[in-house]
Amino acid sequence: MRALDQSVGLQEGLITAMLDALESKPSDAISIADLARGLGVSAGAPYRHFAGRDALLNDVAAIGFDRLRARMTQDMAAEDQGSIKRIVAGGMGYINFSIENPHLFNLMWSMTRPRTATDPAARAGERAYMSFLTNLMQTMEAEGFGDEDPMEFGAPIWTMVHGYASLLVWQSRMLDDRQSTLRRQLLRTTRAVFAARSKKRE
Amino acid sequence: MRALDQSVGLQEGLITAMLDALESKPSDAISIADLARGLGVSAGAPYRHFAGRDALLNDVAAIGFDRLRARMTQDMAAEDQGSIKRIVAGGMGYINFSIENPHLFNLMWSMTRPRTATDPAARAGERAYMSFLTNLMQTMEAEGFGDEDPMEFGAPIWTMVHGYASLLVWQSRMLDDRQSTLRRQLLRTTRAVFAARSKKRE
DNA sequence: GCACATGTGTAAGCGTCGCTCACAGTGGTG
DNA sequence: CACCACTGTGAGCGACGCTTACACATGTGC
Repeated sequence: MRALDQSVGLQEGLITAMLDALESKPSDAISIADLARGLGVSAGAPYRHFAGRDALLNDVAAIGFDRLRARMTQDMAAEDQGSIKRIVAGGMGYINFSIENPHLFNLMWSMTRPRTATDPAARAGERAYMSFLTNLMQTMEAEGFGDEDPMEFGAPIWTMVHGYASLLVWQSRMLDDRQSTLRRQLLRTTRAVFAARSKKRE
Repeated sequence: MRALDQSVGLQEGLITAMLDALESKPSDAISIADLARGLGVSAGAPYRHFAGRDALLNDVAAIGFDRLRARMTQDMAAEDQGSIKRIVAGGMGYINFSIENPHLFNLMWSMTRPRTATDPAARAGERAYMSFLTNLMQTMEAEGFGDEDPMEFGAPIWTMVHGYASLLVWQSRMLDDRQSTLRRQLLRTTRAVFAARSKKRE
């Protein structure tokens, strides 16, 4: 917890301090007062830059969604476009992001409830994620789901990946968390879903 | 918020008061002091029955897992044993439970992290859920997965169902939340997973 | 050069919360 | 009847989220 870099604003400082703290503890265990102290600033100062605690958490969650998107994009780039492997790589990126950033991941899904959040600015994170997923679904469409609503087959895969991520963060002992196992199960199921589509088409 | 029924202990009263409150607001928005006031008791009284706030939440989460189990068992009973429909019915029960009890559902997954919870008594909820899932997987085994680790195909289905539940509670607009759509997608994917197994066997 | 507005920090304080502790009443057991 | 475990009280502690009155620094229009 280094002191506030003079050249950077307190707003940015608070966000990065929160991201730092999230690497070792859940968001509930991080107080604004603590962050302010760490930055060598009074407890009231943060409220010059954020409407309240939730506003800061919301901005941080938005960054989380952005990082998740970047991680998936990066992992997918390694595989051939139009391949099932590419989709599975995206899923593995999603899952590994959650394992590597459990507290941030939890924050992302505890903040920004789309329909309950009234403040439109508070929904930046959600929108970033959504637009990415829309893109992903369109990619899947281009990769073989063209004749049907991409969500019809995209939704089961997306929810499965999200379920793996959530339950692995939760640390359920029932799931085998080895990369090889996860990859195999993801690949099998994705293939099966694709096969079901082909079958129906023929 | 009725006052404490004299014939019932404060311990039980606090648990049901918490369950009541969870029907209208998330657990973070419920204070022990508030519950105590509602039961006409001083703010310190609850601590005669619970080691702390988390202990109460943990007990409530355990009840949540129990209710989830009951809900799935009930919904599955309507379908023929050994059928894919039965598995899908269980999944729909899981999903509908989350939609109907969003705050309780969120609490269940924010408490009781298996590997971080050290207090063995604090893990009652997790154990109830786990033993139920184990049972479910064994059922699936009896229903056609006999020749392989039931988790190999059970995990993708379980995580998919959990993903649907989580994302629907989160209220993502990307998911079509109509019962018919959910059922169809669940059924399709479960069938596809089963088909992949048969294929491999032949 | 000066009045002024704007932005950002401080200090003090409010209400609430989780939790503790000394104390008191109550009911059952030897 | 003496004792004791149990359960509730009331006061209080420290922390937190947040607000408000105030100070100061900076840049702008006159």
